[in-house]
Amino acid sequence: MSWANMKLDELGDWRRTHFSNQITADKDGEPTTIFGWVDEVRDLGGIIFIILKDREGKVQITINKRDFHKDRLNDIRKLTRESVIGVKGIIKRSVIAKSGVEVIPTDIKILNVAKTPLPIDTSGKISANLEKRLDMRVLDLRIKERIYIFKIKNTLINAIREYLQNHGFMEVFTPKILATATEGGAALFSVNYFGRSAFLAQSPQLYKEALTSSFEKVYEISQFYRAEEFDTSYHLNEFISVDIEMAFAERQDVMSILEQLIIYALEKVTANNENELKFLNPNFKIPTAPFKILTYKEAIEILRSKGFDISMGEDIPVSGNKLIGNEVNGPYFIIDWPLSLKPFYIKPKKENPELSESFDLNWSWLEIASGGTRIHIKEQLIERLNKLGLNPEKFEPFLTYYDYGMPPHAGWGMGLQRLLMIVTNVNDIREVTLFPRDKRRLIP
RNA sequence: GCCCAGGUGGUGUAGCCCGGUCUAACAUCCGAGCCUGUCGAGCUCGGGCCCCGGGUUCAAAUCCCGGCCUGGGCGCCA
Repeated sequence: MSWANMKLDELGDWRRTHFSNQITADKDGEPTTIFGWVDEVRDLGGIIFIILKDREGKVQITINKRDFHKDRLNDIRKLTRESVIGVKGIIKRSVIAKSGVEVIPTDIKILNVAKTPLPIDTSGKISANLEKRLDMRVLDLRIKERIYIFKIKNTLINAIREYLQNHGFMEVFTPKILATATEGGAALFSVNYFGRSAFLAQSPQLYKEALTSSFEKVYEISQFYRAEEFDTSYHLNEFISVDIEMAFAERQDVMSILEQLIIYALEKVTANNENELKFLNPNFKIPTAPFKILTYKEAIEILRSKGFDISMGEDIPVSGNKLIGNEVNGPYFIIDWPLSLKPFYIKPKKENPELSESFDLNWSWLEIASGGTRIHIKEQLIERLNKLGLNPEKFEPFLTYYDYGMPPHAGWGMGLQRLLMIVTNVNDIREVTLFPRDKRRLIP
């Protein structure tokens, strides 16, 4: 309406001096410049309260009618939710304001005006369903709880990098556009690569293994792609994987790194995101080492003893993981999986080649990570490929490397979002993904 | 891909079984107004909805069929 003709203010030389959480009563009398989005305008006639929010929280702006020109006052009164404003003013301790502090403005800039009505409620009173929220994701991300999730995610990623760097791992970036599958198993998205057929990487597997023969200890944090038509709350077609691979190591070495890494990262989260965690998952406890270790055989026995219909050699479905997850508090490893359930590059167990030098890390009902000792002898790899009906010729570019000094190595891959789901206590992986890609969603 | 549940204002729900009293209700929201201490502000007035197509019937938000979309479970997979 009148907003269409309204002249917006320029940012000019205004720059932020405080985030909302830095407006504290002990700064009584200090000048401040703050920016943010209008959460609410409470117009009581002679006095107007604007609740301004930024990524760190909310602060109350208290406007006395006498302090502003009538025209300006009218503009302010009509500010819509989620409009963008800047406020210059004085921080004032207040016994009346609930937070104990408010800002008395000397000047206000209206930088942008949001249309009404909003497509989703951003006040937190009535939560739209996930589908609608994802359609309007950027608006959705102005809701406190959402920001909390991604602040924790940020801490997690940072801490993971820090831990791996401190332990001698080099960060690598492997190609996401490939000529052929790197694992077999999951379906791949095809890409037209200048007329040639190519695929989106499902994992960095073969690359990270190859890189152990020069960098020895490598890691990658990146998005990968699976073309499976998943329809679950814990799968995405584009997901973030944390991968490590390490030369001169076996399963137990990388299991221990995984365990220590998770504890380290979660300690960082509890230290840096105390408020966020308290809000999202008040009962969260950092697990303690060592994590429980079950063999696959033991896991199956537990399930069978509970009347769960499963036989040796079968993969454990989510419903089975739920049962075991209820038994075990916190994360737990399942090791020694049947070789038939694992990909070709996993090393068979010496004592029993029906089993593998593998492990999964589960937490509650979710599979968080999986890994193991890899085969580093070319002939054994080819033998495994053949057994699984995969054509070794397709893997030739990689197999060649095994001719020239591939060290024994081990590693794992972890689903970052799955770990985040557990930490933030959400039940849909899309909640912890900024712009999720699933079977249906390609936008935004 | 299979099974089950559902689609009602911008958002979230009620109504549907047992068709008419639905001119569709409630909250939030949006708009106009009152109020100098609100903080889930309050008050007055106003606004806005039955997924699409077909059928049954005197009559369909309500029953039936098809489609599309969504949620849950399973499968495939990490």
